[in-house]
Amino acid sequence: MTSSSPSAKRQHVVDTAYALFRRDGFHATGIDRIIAEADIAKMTMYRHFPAKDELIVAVLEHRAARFERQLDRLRATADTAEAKIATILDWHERWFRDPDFHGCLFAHALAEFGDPDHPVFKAAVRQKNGLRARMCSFLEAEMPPERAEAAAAALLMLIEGATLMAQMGDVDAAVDNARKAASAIIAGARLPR
Amino acid sequence: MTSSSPSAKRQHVVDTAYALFRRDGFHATGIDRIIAEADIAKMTMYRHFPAKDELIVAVLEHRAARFERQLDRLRATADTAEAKIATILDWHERWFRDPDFHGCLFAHALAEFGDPDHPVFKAAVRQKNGLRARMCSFLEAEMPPERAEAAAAALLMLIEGATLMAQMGDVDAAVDNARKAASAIIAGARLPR
DNA sequence: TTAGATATAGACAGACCTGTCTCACCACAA
DNA sequence: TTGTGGTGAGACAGGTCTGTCTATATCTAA
Repeated sequence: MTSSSPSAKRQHVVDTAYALFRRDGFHATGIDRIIAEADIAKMTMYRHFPAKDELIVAVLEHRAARFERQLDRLRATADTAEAKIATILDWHERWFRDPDFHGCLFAHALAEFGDPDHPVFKAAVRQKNGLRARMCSFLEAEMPPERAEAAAAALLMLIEGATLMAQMGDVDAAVDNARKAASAIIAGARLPR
Repeated sequence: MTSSSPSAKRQHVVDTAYALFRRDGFHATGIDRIIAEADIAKMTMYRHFPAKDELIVAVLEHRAARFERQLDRLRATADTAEAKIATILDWHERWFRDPDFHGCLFAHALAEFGDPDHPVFKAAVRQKNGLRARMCSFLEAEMPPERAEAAAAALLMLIEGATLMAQMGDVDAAVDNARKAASAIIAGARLPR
């Protein structure tokens, strides 16, 4: 409990590690590289994060929290469910068009840590379920819960697929067709069965 | 040019590497592990694949060819576009339910090799575009090319997202909602604008 | 000023990584 | 018997990996 903030260094490590993980992946980024880039001592890093896995989880949780904050702020700017979903897609389009876009870090984490019991895997799943739950809550205001859940799952899949397609280089097709398909999914969910 | 077949050993290496890559990832699987599991000499491996990257590309291409063969066989068993898409979704459901399912190796390759110029990245993109092109050709029989392309892109995104969701453990939701959303997408593509 | 926490540099261990190289082996031909 | 050419086993080089440890330096608060 000294110093300016309780964990300024810690946050600096998280930010640096995030930039490297995003660019090069988790396994391909060594601890030595992180401490060199962050310009800290190795022991400082190991005091805050006793193992690399814990650093990875911390990075993912920090990014997930940030994402959810942005999402909740966007939600307030639109009123209908369709408009809220549209703002989420707009957000994704801006992300895809960022010159530093490298795909979804959480999806990459799932790819590199395939064991469902691994803390990194679980952290990535938590983020995806957070997004799904948020979309579901939008939709529940305008349709029965069962329909809302199904539509939210479909929209989540669509967004994940669009992120992959954007990473493959086809941003325009990903965005345009994701928007069209999202409309079709929401329209389909409203239809009487 | 001795021995029985021109590349029995080579194929054995590819098969062994595939099993390991699938389970543990590309970077996390070492050459030593592959040659131990395949029970071959290191030089045999390096004669066929001068570098690890080339082995990875060979594995991806072998699996892509196999996938496309299965897809083309399935295509013959259905007549309408919607039925053909349905058989593709059925194929994916069987895949998801395989106890050895670990997600899409091509998506994992994109995650681990983020450089668009990297041969591994390109090999993964080729597979995705192959699937998209096949679905597009089904749809073109029943709608204008522009609509078919958009619908194929949306279906590809949906399938990729469903694969991710299945990897996260939610196979039932992934399959059910992907089928519903696929119907909505195809129906939407048929609608007059 | 002094105590205590926090950060520093960097050596070190032990394992693993990719990729190269040597040498023994073995089948077969002359 | 001797030669030849493909294959095997595995030592080796040089680098990187994670994680530990020591000894020194800096900063804050009492």
